[in-house]
Amino acid sequence: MTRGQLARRCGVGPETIRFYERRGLLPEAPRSSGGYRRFGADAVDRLVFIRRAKALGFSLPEIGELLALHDAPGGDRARVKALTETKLEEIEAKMADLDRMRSVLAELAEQCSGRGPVDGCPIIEALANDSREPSSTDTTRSGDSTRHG
Amino acid sequence: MTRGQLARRCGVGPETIRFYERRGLLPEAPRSSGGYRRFGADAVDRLVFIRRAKALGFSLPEIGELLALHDAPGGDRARVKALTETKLEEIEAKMADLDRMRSVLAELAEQCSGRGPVDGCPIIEALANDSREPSSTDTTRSGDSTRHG
DNA sequence: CTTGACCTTGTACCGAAGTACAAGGTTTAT
DNA sequence: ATAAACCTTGTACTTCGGTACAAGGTCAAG
Repeated sequence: MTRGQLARRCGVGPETIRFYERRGLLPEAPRSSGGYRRFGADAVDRLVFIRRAKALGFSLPEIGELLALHDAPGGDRARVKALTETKLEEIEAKMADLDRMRSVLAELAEQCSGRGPVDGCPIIEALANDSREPSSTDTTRSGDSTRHG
Repeated sequence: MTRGQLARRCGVGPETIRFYERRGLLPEAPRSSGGYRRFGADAVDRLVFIRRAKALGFSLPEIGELLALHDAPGGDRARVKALTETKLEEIEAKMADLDRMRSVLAELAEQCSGRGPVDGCPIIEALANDSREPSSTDTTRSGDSTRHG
């Protein structure tokens, strides 16, 4: 198989294969006399592995480690589980973030009629500085706490 | 206020202010005789707006549009609501993706003892091409396996 | 009037995961 | 023998939201 044939078979672009090779996810393929890469069925397996791991949210470096573990005869299964659980926690954290956004956006969308001018729109009002309250004191006078952070 | 003072007050880096200015989110500030940008309270308001919109998942171009709507006297409130609802749908779609990953990862983590060698690890087996078995076609005895595509 | 903290500009870089392109070489089919 | 379709390499570009310089200018305090 040439690079393009492998790419078509695995549903990726041909350049992606070169990219994965550079990243160390695919081994350097043997070459034809003219310098063409020649791939076998094992390359298909490896690309399928990468695609599945990507679909579970693993990054390319993480996939590299999973592949290395897969390649190792007696590697440490605990490491595989640790990678999986870490990814699970990352995803749960992301979902929690998104859920916070979701609930605020849903509430704002509900509050907004969607009719009329922007002036008075509850969404814009929620974003704009609502602490524009009558507090007489100007901002320049209050403690200029030069907080270094 | 100078750039650094504004940055400190709003909890962003000074370079971020220049970056937002280049992106058109902050207007070009008036300059001192020596060329220093001079910001007023309106710049704080605008940065607060940007921060809040970012926290809801809006991209900088989207925030630019929200700011433009905020600035417009009689702009179209429907556009604000449309942006909000589109963002809400994007977030729900992302959450659904993450939830699919989450459920697969949770199941794999549960199936994996985390003890022993990688060989035989159900996580790695789920990622590897399981159609590599040369002999008998289907020896798996777990009757049902085609769940949720 | 010097010090030092801050400011100005332009430009390059980060990570993530590729994608695009140019200039040339190979393979295959006719 | 030649053209098309593919391959090779290196390099630059993409999106996103900034961050990091370097070389020089300004401003406030002492």
